[in-house]
Amino acid sequence: MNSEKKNKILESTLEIVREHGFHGCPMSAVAKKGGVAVGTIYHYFEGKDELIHELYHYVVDLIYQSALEGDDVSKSFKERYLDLWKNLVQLYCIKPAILIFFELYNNSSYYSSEIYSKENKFNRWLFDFFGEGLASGYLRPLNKEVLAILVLGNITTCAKVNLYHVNKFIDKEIDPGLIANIIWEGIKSEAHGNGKGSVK
Amino acid sequence: MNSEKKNKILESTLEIVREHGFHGCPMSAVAKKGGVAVGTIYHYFEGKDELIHELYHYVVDLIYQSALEGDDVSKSFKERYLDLWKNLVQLYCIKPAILIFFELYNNSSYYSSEIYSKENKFNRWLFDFFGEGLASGYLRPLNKEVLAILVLGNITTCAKVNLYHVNKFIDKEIDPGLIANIIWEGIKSEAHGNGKGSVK
Amino acid sequence: MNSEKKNKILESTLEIVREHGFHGCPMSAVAKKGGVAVGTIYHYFEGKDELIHELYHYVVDLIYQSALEGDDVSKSFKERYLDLWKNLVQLYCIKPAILIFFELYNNSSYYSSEIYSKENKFNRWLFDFFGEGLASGYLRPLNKEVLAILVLGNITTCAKVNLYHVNKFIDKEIDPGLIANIIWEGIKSEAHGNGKGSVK
Amino acid sequence: MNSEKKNKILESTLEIVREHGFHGCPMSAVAKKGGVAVGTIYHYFEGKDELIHELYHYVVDLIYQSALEGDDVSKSFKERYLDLWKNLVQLYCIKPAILIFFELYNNSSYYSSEIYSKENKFNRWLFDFFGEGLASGYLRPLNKEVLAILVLGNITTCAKVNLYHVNKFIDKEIDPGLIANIIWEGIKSEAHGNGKGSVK
DNA sequence: AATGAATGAGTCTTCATTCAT
DNA sequence: GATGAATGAAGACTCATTCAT
Repeated sequence: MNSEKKNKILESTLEIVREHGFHGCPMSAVAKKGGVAVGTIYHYFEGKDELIHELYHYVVDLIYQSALEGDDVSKSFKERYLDLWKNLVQLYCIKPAILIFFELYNNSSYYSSEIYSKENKFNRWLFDFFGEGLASGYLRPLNKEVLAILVLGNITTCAKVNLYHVNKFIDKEIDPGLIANIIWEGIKSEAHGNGKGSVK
Repeated sequence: MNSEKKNKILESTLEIVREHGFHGCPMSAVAKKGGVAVGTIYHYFEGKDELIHELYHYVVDLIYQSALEGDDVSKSFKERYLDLWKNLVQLYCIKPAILIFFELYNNSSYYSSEIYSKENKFNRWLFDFFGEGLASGYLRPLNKEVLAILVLGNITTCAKVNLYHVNKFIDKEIDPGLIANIIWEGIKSEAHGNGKGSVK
Repeated sequence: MNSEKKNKILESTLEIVREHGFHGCPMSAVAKKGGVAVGTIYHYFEGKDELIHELYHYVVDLIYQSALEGDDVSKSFKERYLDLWKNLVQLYCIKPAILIFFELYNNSSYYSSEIYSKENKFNRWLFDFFGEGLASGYLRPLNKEVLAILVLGNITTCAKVNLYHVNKFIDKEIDPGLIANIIWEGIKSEAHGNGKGSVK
Repeated sequence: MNSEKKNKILESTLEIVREHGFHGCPMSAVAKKGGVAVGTIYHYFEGKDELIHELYHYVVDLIYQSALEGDDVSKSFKERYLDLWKNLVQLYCIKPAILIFFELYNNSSYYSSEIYSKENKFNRWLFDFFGEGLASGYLRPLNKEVLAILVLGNITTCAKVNLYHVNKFIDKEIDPGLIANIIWEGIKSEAHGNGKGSVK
């Protein structure tokens, strides 16, 4: 169903958008990079709008897979939280196109009536994850959306600095683990004390 | 120097970019909204690239002014921090075009070899502000860039959620002050803390 | 020889041309409406040009059949003339695509060096018909082409008005029989006339 | 208001449509023939649709002017009628593009909600002209629309034959005056007898 | 015979930029 | 300084045609 060519088109678009933004991403360039003819794109997508829109869901899936696969439910909640943090920062750093695409998409006219927080797989998963943390008392009784803002916002920002100041994290001047921990301290429940959360 | 017309052109551009992104911001539209002729824009700016570039510094200035004017050096550092937080979130919410412009600019081909963190007035001011906090012991001994990531990243994210979920903050479901405080707890020095929420 | 599919292709083309003109009649649409694959069309026709060209002769045949079947040689010449008039106007009204196709075809680049008046079955038949009328003295000694101009031109125009002003003929405000008769008065020989409306 | 360039664009379009139909009339060709840049067309017309639509009214005006200028109200009605006939056939023969454009326009999707008979200057004038003929008793009491069908239909057809069989009228094999007269005999009132209408 | 994915030349349209007034 | 008509390169999209299956 998702043919070889369709995926190549999506990946090409993602890469070009990352390099040049939506303006600077002509269909001709997508075709060239994807190794297909321009007309072929129109077999798989109704037009540029649909292409971008499908790319959004394609990218959400990548994030979802990354979060899901890196999650070990046998670990403590804090460990799971730090794994999530690590996985996403890593994903964003390996494939910065994802990060950039999201920002552009959200601020573009492509993003319109789409429901932001609930309408995608990853957000659903993330809310469930927070739900568990809240239910089991590992997290402060904060609104899930607040939690999402704090965590995702910081993951995003962290990855961005890493991208713009390429060597900083590698030089260990800035420790991403530190930042993750700071947020953890802010959102963890005091009830569980020192944060070395007992294994669930 | 900054004539009436030049400002109108900049404001028009900002507004159109906010509504339609860089694609969707033709010079003709800028001219129309600004009440000038297309040719006039080329009297004030060499071309679209320069217009966008000058707009960047114009917007940075707005943020700088907002931070400077809202800052009362006679207050405690925590209060100055919370004021900064409040002022910027407020500015972003009143003039969301600023927020959107930055994200688009950073990910576009307009932003290229520009030096990100040091090259603008506001960043210089912010680093000085953090410098004071560090020197006086109100802040943990963190890298200034880490502090900037934490604070600006959260301010940005907080404002964005406010924009996309218009009524949430109004409903007080999500309290921006709460978020600001969490970050404060993370970055404040324990020496001045009240003991609650100590960071491990 | 004229397979089921070939006919479906021709009829689909006719209908689409009628609705959208030659531009607006892509092979893909023909295929879809005809319930065949695009490639199939190229089994029956060398290309679009040939398809259109064959459609022309297909349509001429429809007119020819209509004229032939409605003709009763035992009737008087005037009656045969009025039957022809009635049959063609009726055909054009039932299947307006024929009328539209002809006009578009004649003015398009598809119609080029094709010989207009002699090169099709119907014209041959019509000239024979006029020949009889002339030989038997029922018609004025006019050039057959002049006769064709008068008769076909009026039939066409009459049908068109009927199509564009849908309810007029139904309301009997405009009587097609009246128009046919006027032309008849103009072309009939006085020798057979009843005296009324004699031509000077 | 109707700039030099706008007229050149309209004339170029008319000529190309005549030669190749609506398909086969790309904007690039219009620009080339008109001696303007493609973009210039879009200064004067919103798009191809508007260009074609304005061309329709441009052409109607040509016909209207021709009819109006050739009309001498001091002549007898029959003479005025024959003048109209002559003028229009002549116009169509000198500028066949007009004739072809109308047929294509009426059968195209460009012609849509436009009201056919009443909505243009020429038709209004023609109805007034017939109105005079009816009021003064020179014409049979026929519906004005019927009169228009007869007269315009025959003028059109007559001009078309002349175009497709270029040398016929010149050779006088077919006499356009003859055809005009035949229609006149059909529509004139018998009350005025021999048709040598008394001078008004 | 029949299919429909793939192609790419050709269309319409936009828009940054220029320049005569 | 200011204007906006004019330009034409570049972009989105269409569609006749081919060809492997």
